[in-house]
Amino acid sequence: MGCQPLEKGKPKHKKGLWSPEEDNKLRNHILKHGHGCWSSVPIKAGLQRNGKSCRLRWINYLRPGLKRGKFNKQEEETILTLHHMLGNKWSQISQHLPGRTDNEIKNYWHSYLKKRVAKAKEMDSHKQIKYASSSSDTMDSSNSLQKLATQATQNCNFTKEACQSSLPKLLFAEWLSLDQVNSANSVDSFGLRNGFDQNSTLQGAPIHDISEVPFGGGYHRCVANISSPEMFNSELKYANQMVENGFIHCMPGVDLISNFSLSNDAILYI
DNA sequence: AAGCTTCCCAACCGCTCTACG
DNA sequence: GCGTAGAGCGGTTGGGAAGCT
Repeated sequence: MGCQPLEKGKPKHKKGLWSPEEDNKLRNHILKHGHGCWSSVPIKAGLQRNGKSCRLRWINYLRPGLKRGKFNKQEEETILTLHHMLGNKWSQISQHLPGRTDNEIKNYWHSYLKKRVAKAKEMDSHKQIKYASSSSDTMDSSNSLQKLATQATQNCNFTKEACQSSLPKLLFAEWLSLDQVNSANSVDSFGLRNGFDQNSTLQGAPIHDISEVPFGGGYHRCVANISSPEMFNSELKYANQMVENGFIHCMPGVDLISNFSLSNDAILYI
């Protein structure tokens, strides 16, 4: 894989919570050089962690564009719908929730949504016993979920297989500041006109994480380890052109599902 | 205030998949 | 085809914060 076996010496790897200093080292290193081979990152960055730990820390916490804080209603519904269709495929689910990590979604599911669904199912079974012969309009949340999932499937050929094989994996908002993205109505209003958030780390961010841009039904690995602001700007301009040229332009969550069609070539989260 | 319990979330672990020699 | 190593994914755990008694 082109990586040097740098961990042969089996150095003692630090475990546990990351200190702000470690975060800085890792962030600075990746923003400057990209991650390349993860196993070499801790050594090059001067960290006593293993590559796996660095990767996880970057993906789940340090990566630009991560949305933190509570899940909103729409995100919740998206998770429930996708979980209903895909099961515990957290990484696939996270691809439809820009700014959210699989770990975050998984945690949210285990700590909250799972209970909610269980409760709904329980209520459903009670109702079924009580109103065994009643009409279908007495639908509780678990039924409505099912309905939502079915609708999504019907509306846009959103089958399990389609999810796994054909959905565009990469969404520009992965590396855009999502607070800005969510508040903006267009790519233009987001960054091209107003400039970037000076506090964000986006300017120098490597863009390899977002390198899958679908084209003509397939994926096209367009950039790798690009860290120059010029390139970043050109990517945004490109995104803008895509919107202007009629690529789909939709919101995360339910809107994604209702606007999505497998016959389209690209999806752009704005 | 102190002790206990519950919940949340960051991080670890182990497994599978994939690329490469 | 086989072995090896890295990447990625999902399950699980442990520590700390919050809430309760």
